[in-house]
Amino acid sequence: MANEKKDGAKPCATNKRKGLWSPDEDERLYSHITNYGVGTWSSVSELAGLKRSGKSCRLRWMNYLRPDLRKEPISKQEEDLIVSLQKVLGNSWSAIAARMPGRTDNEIKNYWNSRIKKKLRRMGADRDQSPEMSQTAVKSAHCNTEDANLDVTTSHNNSANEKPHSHFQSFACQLLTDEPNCEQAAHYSSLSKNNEMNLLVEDYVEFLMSLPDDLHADI
DNA sequence: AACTTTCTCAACCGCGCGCAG
DNA sequence: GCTGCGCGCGGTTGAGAAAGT
Repeated sequence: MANEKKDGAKPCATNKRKGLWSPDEDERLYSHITNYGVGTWSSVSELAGLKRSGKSCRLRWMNYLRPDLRKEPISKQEEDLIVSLQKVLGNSWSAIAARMPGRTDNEIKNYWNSRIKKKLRRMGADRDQSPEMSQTAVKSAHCNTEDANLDVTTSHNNSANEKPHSHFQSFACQLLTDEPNCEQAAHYSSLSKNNEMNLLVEDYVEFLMSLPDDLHADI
């Protein structure tokens, strides 16, 4: 892919090769990991006969060679999901990627920085013409992660007796359409490593993915 | 056609965390 | 508690491609 169009790899001062990976290097790394597993990344490079750092090998495997990666472009539905998850989790790209099977943190981060961010900025600039999207831009721009004090866990527990999805529907609606509530978003972010919070997010994602495409278009 | 600007994305860098000794 | 190592993460860079003039 990238190696077909460019190959700037060169050895550096520490005798480690840097830059783009050649097809031969890919083949060596892939066959080593599929045959022997990773072990430690620092040893993979040597055992596979590569002059790369373990870090570089790990990155190449995670972002390009892993067999479970999805190669097709990010869909509109996935883009909506990224936007929603970014509001909940902030720039925790790995956490977002963990909820999007087949996508890597690097891919999502790149997509966010090159497309969505720009889109939101544009929408923000056009807020008079497009109020609903400008709110999204304002949410992203003004969130302050220091000031969160909302008890999300309690809110989640209280929703236990509600109808299935009703809590997540309101959660989604709040995230996607209501007035900005940056404190809440920040608090969600700060709790993202909490198991209960993970369940909440998983359910929300499941709900979001279940929405019909036309509704996604509206969002 | 030639040149410039913008976009895309693979890969690097530096930092922080967890763990073993 | 300190140190070194390995790993994972988010931010950033830079080369090539694509679009615009």
